[in-house]
Amino acid sequence: MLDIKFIRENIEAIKQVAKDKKIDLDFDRLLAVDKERISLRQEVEQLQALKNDLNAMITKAEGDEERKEIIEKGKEIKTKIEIKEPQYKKIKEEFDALMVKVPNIVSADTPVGKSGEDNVEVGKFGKIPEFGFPIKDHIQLGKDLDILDLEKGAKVAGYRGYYVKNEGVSLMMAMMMYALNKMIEKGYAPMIPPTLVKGSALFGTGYFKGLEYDSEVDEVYQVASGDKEADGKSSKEKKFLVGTAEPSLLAYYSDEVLKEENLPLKVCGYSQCYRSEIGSYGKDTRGFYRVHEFMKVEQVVLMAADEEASIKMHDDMLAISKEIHDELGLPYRVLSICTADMSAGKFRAFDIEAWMPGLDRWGETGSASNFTDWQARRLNVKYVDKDGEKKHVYMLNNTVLPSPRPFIAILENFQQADGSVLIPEVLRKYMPGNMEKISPKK
RNA sequence: GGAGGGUUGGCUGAGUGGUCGAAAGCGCCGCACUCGAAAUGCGGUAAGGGAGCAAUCUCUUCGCAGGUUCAAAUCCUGCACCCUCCGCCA
Repeated sequence: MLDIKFIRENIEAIKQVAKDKKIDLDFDRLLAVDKERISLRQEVEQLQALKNDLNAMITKAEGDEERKEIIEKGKEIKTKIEIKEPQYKKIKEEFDALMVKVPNIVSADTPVGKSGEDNVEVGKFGKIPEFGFPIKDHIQLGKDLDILDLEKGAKVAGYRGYYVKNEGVSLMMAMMMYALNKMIEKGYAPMIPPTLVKGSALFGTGYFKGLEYDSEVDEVYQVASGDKEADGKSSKEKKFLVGTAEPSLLAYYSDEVLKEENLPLKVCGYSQCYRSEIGSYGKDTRGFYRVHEFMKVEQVVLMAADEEASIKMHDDMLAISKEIHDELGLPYRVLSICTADMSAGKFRAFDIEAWMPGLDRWGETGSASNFTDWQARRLNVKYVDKDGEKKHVYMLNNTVLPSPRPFIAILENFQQADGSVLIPEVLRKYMPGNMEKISPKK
């Protein structure tokens, strides 16, 4: 969400951003509704002021006659308010619904593009391995090593379900522990956040495109039945499964006013993530690449409202992802995300993609985003600056390490001629017996 | 599954229909006293929105949403959340 004043003053620029982000929004209607909203509110407030005056007069009224007269007058005004107020509320609702769809502006270095094809590669790192033997993809490796069972996953969990087994479990948990410790060493406070949350956390971070959950467009699972509350009755409030720790970590601070000297706040979260993949029918239907649930370590930062500093912070966060890919020994590239591939709230975004030899392509293993104050307005998170002024914080987030895709990259990049897979050195200390490789079962 | 208590300003907490945006204390800010500080004394101090250069004026808000009433922190209904006890369970 943006400030309405900012929208009024920069309407042409915002119209252009919306076009670039492929967001269809009637800005002329928004401005018209804004005007009407203001005039109706003023009318209502004037009537309320009048009513308040009369109420105060009643207590001082002398005699029943005077009282009666004032009460009559008050009723008259109340009737007027009862006509105007619903008009105001209706226009306010329309205003709010339009406001939440207004996209954030983008950074000067964000490429303008028509689709994901126009994302710009800004760096390529590591060496794509050359194999002197016929290679397998992660599906085959998972089977041969007996560490990944997609058939049983589909049997029990349905489409995109999976079981990780045996050394695969150790490897995956080692990845998570490595990522978590890395972040703690970098000064991020670790959290295990809730993954079953109220709608407000998802609205506030922009995972609902409108004011309410819309199962047609929002890639989020809603839990069908309410849970039992302390009084034994079923909760009527809807609950959702988060697709990343980001909403839970950021909503932790919702409705709070932070102190500037405590900023930036750096937090990382380990959580299970659930994605309905509603917009990706038929995409990546095979394998472990696109699944409905996985584990992930995520990082978020809340900082003072300073665009330049936020760009630097964003780069620093991305640098952590690069360091992790370097340390894992995965070849990767970094993409600057173009407008068309960017969600409404983002100011600047990068994806990191690891090379996956078995799939013979790059695969997204992380995404770093700077939302400036777009999320903070929705979540109502502010801070008091040095001059005592309240401002919305800037919020940034970045993938530290998700469980499935780097797992694929590790299997496919580090497979050996004998069918085994070498464990990246940095992970070995988290493996049972400091295991160095996973060997085929037969 | 059962029984009860609660949600008020930065915090503690009083307030059961108008004099309440709200006592008192703590905290914080200013001033006095002091060489300085502590202690003490005096004064100020909720948030959000709107109009105005400003002084200031004004609207909304006592968990949230409705309702009753000329008038609601206070009465009624629904919802959310927190807590205590018993039972069951990981």
